[in-house]
This record gives sequence, C-alpha cells and structure tokens, in this order.
Amino acid sequence: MKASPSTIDELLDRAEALAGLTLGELAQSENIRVPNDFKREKGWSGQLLELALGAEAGSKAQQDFANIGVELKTIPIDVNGYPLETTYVCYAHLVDVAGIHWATSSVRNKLNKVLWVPIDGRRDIPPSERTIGTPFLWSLQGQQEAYLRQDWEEIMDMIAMGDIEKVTARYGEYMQLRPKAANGSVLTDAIGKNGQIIQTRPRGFYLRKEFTHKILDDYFS
DNA sequence: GCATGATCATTC
DNA sequence: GAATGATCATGC
Repeated sequence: MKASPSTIDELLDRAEALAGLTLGELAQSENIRVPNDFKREKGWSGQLLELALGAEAGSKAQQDFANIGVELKTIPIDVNGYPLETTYVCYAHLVDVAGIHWATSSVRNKLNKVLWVPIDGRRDIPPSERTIGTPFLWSLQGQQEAYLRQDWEEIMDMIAMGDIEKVTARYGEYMQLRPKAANGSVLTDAIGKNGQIIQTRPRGFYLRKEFTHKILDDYFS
C-alpha cells in the first residue's frame, strides 16, 4: 500500500517516472502477475496504474485522487497515438433526473481534471510487452466542455422523457450511452414512457474515440 | 445491484 | 474494419 500523492505535482512526478516502462516491468515491480490477454481481466491496466500511483483501490465513487481532485484514466492507443477504445466515464442516473444539471453532474465532476496515461493497446502485442506512454494532466473546459454538455443534455432529456429504450449508442457526437453491466440479466430502475418505473439494463457514459483523440492530439502536437 | 477498472466480440 | 451492444473481475 502506497501513500497517495498529496499534490498534483507529486502525482505527475510519479506518473512521468512510469513512462517508457512496459506493463510487464511495472507489474514485476508491483509484484503482480500479467495476464496473457485482457479477455477476462479487462480493467487490469487501469488497476495496475492505480496501484503504482497510489490511488485508492476498490469501488469508491468519484475521483481516484479525491484529495487533489484528479481522475486517472488509462487509454489504449495504436502506433499513431489514436485511441483503440472508447473511454468509460460513469453510470447514468435513469430515475430522479429532473433536478440534475450539467454543472453538478457525475460526468462533469469526473472529467474536471484527468490524468491521462496512454498505453500501447495493440492486441497483437502481449500485455506484458505493451509500453506506457507519456502521462499528462487535462481539464474539461471551453469548447470540449460545450460538446459534452450538449450530448449529455440531449441524452438526459430523452431519459427524463421516458425514452431510455430509444437511446442507442448512436446518439451523442462526442459522448454516447451504452450498456454497462456484468451481463444482460442485470436490471435497474428507469423512467418509462408514461412516467412509470420500468426495468432496463444499466447504462454508462462513454467518450467517443474522436473526442479522446483530440485530447491526445492537443497535447502531443 | 452499484460502482470501480475497462476490453471483448458480434453485428453492421 | 469499426462501432454498438455485451461482457469480465472485484468489493461491498
């Protein structure tokens, strides 16, 4: 168990020291085993970085480094630095959404400050040989915030209107809503078409690759 | 089931 | 090939 970093600079120093290491090298220094693929341990990379940087483990809500207001996100990239996967943000509330506004939403809070850690995510390379890239701090603001706010409001409006079953992953230019659960049998409450409570699969907000690519491009170009 | 960490794999 | 919808591990 590491002490969590007490300042942003300390967190950045720790993260920068990991750049260039392979996941296998970092796992060895943390004394944990590396899976041969991520078919089963899909969140392994993120949990390894949490461990290495001293984030609080477990399933607690809100940012990984709550004391300094920073969220940690690993992001798999290809050789050109393009994201290979969308980025999960948080669960979407599907009931009692009337009083929720963008400024106080879970999405806005989660993405206020993010430490992005790019990692080589090519599937033709074993996880142990994938290299950690240069980490950097990013804040959600300006035009990027306006884009996400627009998508969030469109999707939340549909949820509030009882149209959750119409919200496919095709909605949202930069942020989409998709199922988020252990399997298809998991159900949760949502608002139905006539305002009644219905059961549906839990949903989560995900950042599209175009959005995260812009974040990476802004930093590395 | 909720919430954390995400990637898988079927479908288009 | 890429995106959508589905799924895996873990700790309450």
